[in-house]
Amino acid sequence: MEPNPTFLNLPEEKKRRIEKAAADEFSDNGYRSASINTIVSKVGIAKGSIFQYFGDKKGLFLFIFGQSVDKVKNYLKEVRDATTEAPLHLRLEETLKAGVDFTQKHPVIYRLYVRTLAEKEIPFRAEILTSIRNYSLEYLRSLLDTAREKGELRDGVNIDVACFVIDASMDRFLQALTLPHMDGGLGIHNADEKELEIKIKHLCDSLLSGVTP
Amino acid sequence: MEPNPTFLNLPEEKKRRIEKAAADEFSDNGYRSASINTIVSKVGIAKGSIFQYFGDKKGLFLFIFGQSVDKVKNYLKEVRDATTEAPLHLRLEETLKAGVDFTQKHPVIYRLYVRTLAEKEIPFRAEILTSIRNYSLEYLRSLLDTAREKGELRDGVNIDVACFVIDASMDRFLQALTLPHMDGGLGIHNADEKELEIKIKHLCDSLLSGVTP
Amino acid sequence: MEPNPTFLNLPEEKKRRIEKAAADEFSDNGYRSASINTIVSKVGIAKGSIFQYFGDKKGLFLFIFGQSVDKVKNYLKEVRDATTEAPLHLRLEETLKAGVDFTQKHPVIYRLYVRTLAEKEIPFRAEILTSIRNYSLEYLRSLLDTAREKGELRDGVNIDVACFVIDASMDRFLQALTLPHMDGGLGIHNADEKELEIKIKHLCDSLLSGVTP
Amino acid sequence: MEPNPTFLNLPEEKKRRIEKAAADEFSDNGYRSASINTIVSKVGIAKGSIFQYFGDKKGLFLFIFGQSVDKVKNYLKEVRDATTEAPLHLRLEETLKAGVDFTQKHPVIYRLYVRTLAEKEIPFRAEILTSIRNYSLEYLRSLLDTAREKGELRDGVNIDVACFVIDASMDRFLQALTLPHMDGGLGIHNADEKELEIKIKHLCDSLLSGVTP
DNA sequence: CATGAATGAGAGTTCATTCAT
DNA sequence: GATGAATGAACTCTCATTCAT
Repeated sequence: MEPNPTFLNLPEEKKRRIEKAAADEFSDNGYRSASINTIVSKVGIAKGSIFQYFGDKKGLFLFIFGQSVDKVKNYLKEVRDATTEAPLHLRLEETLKAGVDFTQKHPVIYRLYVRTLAEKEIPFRAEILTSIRNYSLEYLRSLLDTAREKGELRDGVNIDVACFVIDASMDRFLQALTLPHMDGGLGIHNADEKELEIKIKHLCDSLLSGVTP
Repeated sequence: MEPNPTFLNLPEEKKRRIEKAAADEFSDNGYRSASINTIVSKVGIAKGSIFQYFGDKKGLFLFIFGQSVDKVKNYLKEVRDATTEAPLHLRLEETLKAGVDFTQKHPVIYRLYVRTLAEKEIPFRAEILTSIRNYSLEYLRSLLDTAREKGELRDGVNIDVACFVIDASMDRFLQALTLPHMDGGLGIHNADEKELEIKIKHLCDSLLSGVTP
Repeated sequence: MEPNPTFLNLPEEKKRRIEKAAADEFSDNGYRSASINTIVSKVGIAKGSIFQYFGDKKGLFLFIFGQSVDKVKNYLKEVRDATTEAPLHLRLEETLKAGVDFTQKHPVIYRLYVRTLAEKEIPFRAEILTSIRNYSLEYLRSLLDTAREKGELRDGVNIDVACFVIDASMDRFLQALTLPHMDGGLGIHNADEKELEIKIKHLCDSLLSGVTP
Repeated sequence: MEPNPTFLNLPEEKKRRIEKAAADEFSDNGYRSASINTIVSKVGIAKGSIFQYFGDKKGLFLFIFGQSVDKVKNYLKEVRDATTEAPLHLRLEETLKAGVDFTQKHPVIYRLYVRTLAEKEIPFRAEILTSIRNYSLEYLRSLLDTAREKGELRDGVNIDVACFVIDASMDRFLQALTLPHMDGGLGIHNADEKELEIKIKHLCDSLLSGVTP
């Protein structure tokens, strides 16, 4: 997971160029089809350097992926801590807004995650994904638990299932930002900021209220 | 999209062996990493034959994928037509049951779909996925439209958003069947038939009723 | 050990060119340092073909080496069968002459053997070498056993040790033919046929009579 | 052949660690396959230092090999000088014992020698090996010449040939110590000290007496 | 003087595709 | 129509060597 100190001591700008090129390549092509040739020629360094920094392709991938996960976690943590007093409705909205914000700032990271979902022979794939999903669910569960304590939930709500639904819907919402074909008629892809805010509100409404009388 | 007539005139049994081997390979390895070598050696035919039948790797993939999509569509159509009179709650349950049933009978097809979600250089990937998602949403929308006409929906429900939530949740539910790390605490993966039925009911409850009072 | 039938069905001339180039390369450079690039560019075939024929570098080496061993064994067998009635002295001479003959006709094979002696990571190296040495010793032992039965040996001779000495000396004699620095003052390297015959006679004399009165 | 003075001025302990690591690597892998990376990381010095000390890989090898040859020569010289008065039989035994002793104390050096025998592109390989063999033969020749003067030899003995046989047999005996497959039924490999002493005696008996009446 | 980052040629191997039989 | 041998580009990874610090 940790690159060679050589890499860490590189000038910030060079490090970022390498990280960006690698993240781009992996998120565009998945693990196995990603080409180190492409990465190095984009960055303009020698092929050998990548292997000096990260040992092998697997090491490079784990580093890039780990970095991305850390970025997401920090982002979510900030949101949770900034909204502890707010009602559930608002907290969900803020969470999703933060997700949108993050996905727009780092579209590559989201694609990288989606890629990893779907590829079989990725190193430590199972462990990686389990940890991500668990993190996401625990985050939502802490929101719902707080809401229940505050009496914001209807009696008889199954919190596990509710988390599942919210997680899936938010995940898909974010996918739609990056992948046009996941948009599903909502017009999420290519919506401007104002429109997105409205769509987020609608989604959270629907998640909280359901569809039946 | 259409294979060479030579292929279509092959004995049924041989055709099926080729289709199965190809679907297995693509769903295990994605598009680019799938190996035609592996396919032909599994089937026991000459490598050149594949190229005679399908032109190139892309042609083979499109044929296999198209076949799978057709199977799904037929399955869903049957469910819709068999439950037109039932209440929304039941129709959703039956739809999800049918999805589970299909995924269990044809696990390869589901993996093939998930793979395609995530790979960039798949031929006509965008078109393929858009058509699938649209089909799925239209299917759900026809269910909800009928429900609204029957007065089963709460006033002010945004049907587009509701479809989006239901589609995302059902999709994730089916993913959890095949990929353990998408299970998310619900215990879907490895559940027996009876347990699955209960989970399906809970999910549909949650989707219809929301979480707030 | 067995190459792909594809290789076996090649025109004799092409097969021989491949075998020769590979044997040359291995005997010049050992296993690990031998370059498949060099082999294919010498033969003028595509790199992929070698891997089609032999699977991998290891497979190529085992085939080439096995072929060489077979050639040696056949040669020795002929000599033994052609001299069963002759006295020990003559049989040793004929054996060595045959060895010289073989080494001159196939200098590459001898170098290949010497190479294998000295390299560590050769596939199945231990098994290969044990089998060769055992074959050689058994051959000599059968000669000495026959001689003992015929009363040609001095009482109290330790046959194991005698075989060891003869084997080592003959081995070195043959090495000297190919490697000038093993010549050791005898002038074996670059000797003409007539001179070699005399040297062979001297060596066998010495082996049979020792040096003390 | 001579390293940079910088190396010679290094602390003894560091010098020895470098020499040991290099000798290990060359004797394990031969010349071309030996990795300077491995050497420096074992010793814990910078890669550049090796090139500062020895110029290039070739310089390092020549230095290490030369050192080893010197060690062997010193060893043999001691034996010769310590046994000038003894009969030939004893002197040969002592020589072989010394060889065994040396091989057991410095197994790396012997492997290094065997490696060099077999590799083509070693720098100055021919010159190196010729000098070694010549030294060995001259050593034996001085023993046999002394013996002849003392009347220990049978009339008509060809001293060149005798040296050749003795040299080859002793060489093989020592090889058998390190390489199990050269053992040839004598059980040299893994023999304890006492057994070895007996085997040495038998070998020298055989060398001196031959096999015929 | 020591360092170790950078280099790029070359290693073995895989693979979709072509085409003569 | 079926075959499978041949191809060569692309892959990951290793390595001796250089040189700025």
